[in-house]
Amino acid sequence: MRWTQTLISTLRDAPQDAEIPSHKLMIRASLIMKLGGGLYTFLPLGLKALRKVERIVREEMDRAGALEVLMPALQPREIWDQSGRYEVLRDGMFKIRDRQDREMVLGPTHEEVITDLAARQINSYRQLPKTFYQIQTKFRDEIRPRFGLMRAKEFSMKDAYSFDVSWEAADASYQAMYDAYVRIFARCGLATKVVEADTGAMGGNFSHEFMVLADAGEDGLAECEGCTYAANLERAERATPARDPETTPQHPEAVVTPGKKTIEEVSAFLKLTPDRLIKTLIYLANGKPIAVLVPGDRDLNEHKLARALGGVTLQMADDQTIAKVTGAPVGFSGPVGLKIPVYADLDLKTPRVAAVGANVADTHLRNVLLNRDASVTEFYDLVIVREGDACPRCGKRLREKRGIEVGHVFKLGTKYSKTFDAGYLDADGNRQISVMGCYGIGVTRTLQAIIEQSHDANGIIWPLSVAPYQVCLVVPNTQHAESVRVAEDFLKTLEAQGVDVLFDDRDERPGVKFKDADLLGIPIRVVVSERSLADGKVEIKLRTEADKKMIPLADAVAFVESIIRGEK
RNA sequence: CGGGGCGUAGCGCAGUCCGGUAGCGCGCCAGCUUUGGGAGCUGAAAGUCGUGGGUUCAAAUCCCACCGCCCCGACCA
Repeated sequence: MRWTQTLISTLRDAPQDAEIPSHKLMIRASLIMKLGGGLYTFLPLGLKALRKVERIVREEMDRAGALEVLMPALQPREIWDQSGRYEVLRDGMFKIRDRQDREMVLGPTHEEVITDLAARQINSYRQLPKTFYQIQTKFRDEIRPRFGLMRAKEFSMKDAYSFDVSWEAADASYQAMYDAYVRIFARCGLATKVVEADTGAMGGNFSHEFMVLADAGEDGLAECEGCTYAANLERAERATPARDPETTPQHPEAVVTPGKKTIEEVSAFLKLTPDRLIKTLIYLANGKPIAVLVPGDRDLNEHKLARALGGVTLQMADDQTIAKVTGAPVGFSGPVGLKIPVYADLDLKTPRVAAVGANVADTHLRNVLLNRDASVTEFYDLVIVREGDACPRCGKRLREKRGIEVGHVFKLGTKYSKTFDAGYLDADGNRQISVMGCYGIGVTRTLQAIIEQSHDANGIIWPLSVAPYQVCLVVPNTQHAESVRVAEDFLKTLEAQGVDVLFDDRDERPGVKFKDADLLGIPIRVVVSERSLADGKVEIKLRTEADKKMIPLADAVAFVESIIRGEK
């Protein structure tokens, strides 16, 4: 391809609305263009790279035995009512009506549709196991789209769904997808970290996320310095901290703390460090008030709380509810004398002298011992894990990192197969329910994650496998006819070999061309110039390396091909 | 939805406080020179100053409302 025939308009400056490196580079390198918040057009260069990621995904899905299908993005509301997720996802979905006033949604995911497919198409255990996948545009009404393709309203996703005769069999399907994911991301040149994850609104009981470690990542994760434990912060657990039990002969003493509501305010006022306070939060669990206690210097992890209480729906209590159950305004809640269930973090199980809200306006209690002065319904690990906490597996230190979630594999179980009656007849003629798994890869997000993980001050550094072009052919001076002639020859030969070549045939100064080549990040740069031709050579430079090699004209094509085959 | 910021030519920005002929750099177009790391000169094109209303002799600038975009938070598969 000739530069002058395709459409590549590079930008010297990044638009003001791009924040992170990958986003800026995608715009500057002319890969994508914004239409509106969370909506992007793929320009020719960006689309070429996207197609390469898709091809890798397809090849590995096919290799893993998954079957490609294509389901409608436009779906009737009814199947979402049937699964009950119309209510669960609600505002997260784009909803539209057709001219008959029938309600439709633009699919944010396809569990409902695929399970309906399986229910109709699969009748016998002989047809199982089956894994289906598709690469398709998803729509989600994101509260806050951001960072270009990282969180968009419309994006490309590879979703796969497995159906098995049993839980044991489902494990094998899960593992096959897990292994395929490892290969896919490796082939994309991505270093990923697999973490245990929360299943959220998807349901199911077990899942792993594939994370690309990056400061710009939206997810926090914890990894152990000593063992392989790693988990999304939404799920990460910690070993109960060891500490000596405390006691005091003193009894709870009311202290007037006018207007001191937050931990910081109370801590400063009482001259106690935050860990000497106990934070009392009032929640509604499935609509019923409960109190949750965590050390004053820690934050509650709502996901863990919801799971500990058997998957309840949590909601922070409103001011009226708090006043009703504690007898005091917000900011002065405490566990002493509460008549509602009280759940406390494990760290609080070991008695310690602390200050708490008094359930009286402008008043706190100090010298409180939880085990003596209050009653706790149950202790669980409830706080958000942070750097330095102890690993739940081996007790060593946990480290905090940030990551971009590019893939997620779930063991779903029978949640959807039950509601859609996706089952089969077993060998004995008995009706059984299929066990499902579901597996997603954010394809457009993966593309951007590659750039986020592989760039430098000059631009993108594409891995060969996903680079829009493998070779960038540069003629520094297009006035030099011989250079152009040799380059044209080169272009023809390489393209005939199936190599993706971008020939920079613009009448630009050399500096412009080199800067652009670096910005675009094409892995192999071949320069044909009057200078190199004088020695009968061309110059070959890899984007990943600083040095260039001078290769005799006659060997150049073979040299490039050997690089592409991974031999150089 | 809460907090903050921004909206002026394709991109980056100045001008807004203090009302008075809409500017700069890059890019784009034409010509000449130049040709190994974002060239020089000359000339040209390009702007409903986010939208609507108001105040005023006069509004990019002051007032009101709305829209869009970005960041933080809440939320999230």
